[in-house]
Amino acid sequence: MTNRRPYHHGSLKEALIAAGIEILDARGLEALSLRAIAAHVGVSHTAPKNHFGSLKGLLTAIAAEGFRRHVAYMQPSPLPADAKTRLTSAMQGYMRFAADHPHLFRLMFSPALCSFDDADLNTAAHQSYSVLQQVAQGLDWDKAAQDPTNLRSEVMLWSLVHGFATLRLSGIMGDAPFDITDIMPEFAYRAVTPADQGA
Amino acid sequence: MTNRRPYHHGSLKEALIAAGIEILDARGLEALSLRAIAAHVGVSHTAPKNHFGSLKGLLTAIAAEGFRRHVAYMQPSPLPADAKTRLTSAMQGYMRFAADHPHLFRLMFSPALCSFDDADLNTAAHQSYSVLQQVAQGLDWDKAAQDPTNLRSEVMLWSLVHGFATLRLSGIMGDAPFDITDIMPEFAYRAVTPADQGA
DNA sequence: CTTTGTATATTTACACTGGAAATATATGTG
DNA sequence: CACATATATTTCCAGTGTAAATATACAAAG
Repeated sequence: MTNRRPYHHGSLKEALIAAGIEILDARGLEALSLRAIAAHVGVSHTAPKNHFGSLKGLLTAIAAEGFRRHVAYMQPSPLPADAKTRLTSAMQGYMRFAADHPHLFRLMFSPALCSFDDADLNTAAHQSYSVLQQVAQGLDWDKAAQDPTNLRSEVMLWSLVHGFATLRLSGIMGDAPFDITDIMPEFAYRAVTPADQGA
Repeated sequence: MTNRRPYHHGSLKEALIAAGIEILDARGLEALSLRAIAAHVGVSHTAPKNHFGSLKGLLTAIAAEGFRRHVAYMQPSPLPADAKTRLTSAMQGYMRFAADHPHLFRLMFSPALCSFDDADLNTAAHQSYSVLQQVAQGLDWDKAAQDPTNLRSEVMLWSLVHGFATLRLSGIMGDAPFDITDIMPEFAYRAVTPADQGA
């Protein structure tokens, strides 16, 4: 029937990751225990060890999958033509992911729960980073113009949107209906090259 | 001898908070267990319940003390005269606190560990917020000029510096020697009123 | 000084967590 | 079938936070 079910359970690895994300979205980060994930799949709580080594390994794999979905949020399927729309789309997608999957988002940036030394997580996180990097290349504001690598621009955008998302999720800012574009000053768009603005 | 030692231990409340911060700075957030804090003071692990109700209550009190120290980092004792220096001092102080007390900083913004419903924590966090609010009043960039409350400016500055600090601590950005001023564009200073620039 | 009330701290027990080790089971290969 | 290996379970352990009952020390009143 199924194309491949290599061993006892079948594909426990993917099932555990999916179960982890389901628990995160349904019951939050506090409910995400090794035993809860295993029980959700229907295996013993020591079964994940064969595939992930430890709880941290499993959480790292879940975070990596989170970053892959995060990229999809930032890059709409029909990629906007002009640089300005690509920028706002990426930033708003960043916020929308955090709003839709707050606990997964928190896990993805919790070094105590998942290790960024892992190659899979590292590349997945870097792909999310590179989206902002590409978006930043359409910009050219003050100091960044002096930096050929344009590194400060992407770090600035990343810090701005990540800080905003984190503060919003922490509850420290209340629940005012702010939009990320409200704190994106005009300079962010000002120097978009004319070639990218048209189409 | 001592001016007041009301009961058995003396001032267990303050001692527990101090012990928590010491453990955070010395052994990290993972080592900050209720039993570890109590053992550090020399009491049983159920003693804190009388003063804080639960572990979350104790962590909330520790976070509140963290915010009070955070404010001190952002406001140098001789307050700079000009608005530009006040801005850079506050932002750099924000980063310096995060670098000096990374685990305490993480605790302060972890809604899973401490509750912002607590009045003490809420006021302490708000004081940290109001420092940026006061600093932002010296600025007047593009969109903010249209908003009399000047709310977007402070949220923007807060998001920028908090995102930068959080990403740096998460390890996802590596350990490049970036300074917060590297991602603070000229616009942040540009519209400082001439009256504040002099002295 | 004694009695009483109350705030503080300890003891004990419990449900839960992640991990280690030994065992059992199923798959793949000869 | 026999054998090796990957997978999963069972069992046990140290550790966690919390609740309830108990013990202790302080404060105030007689």
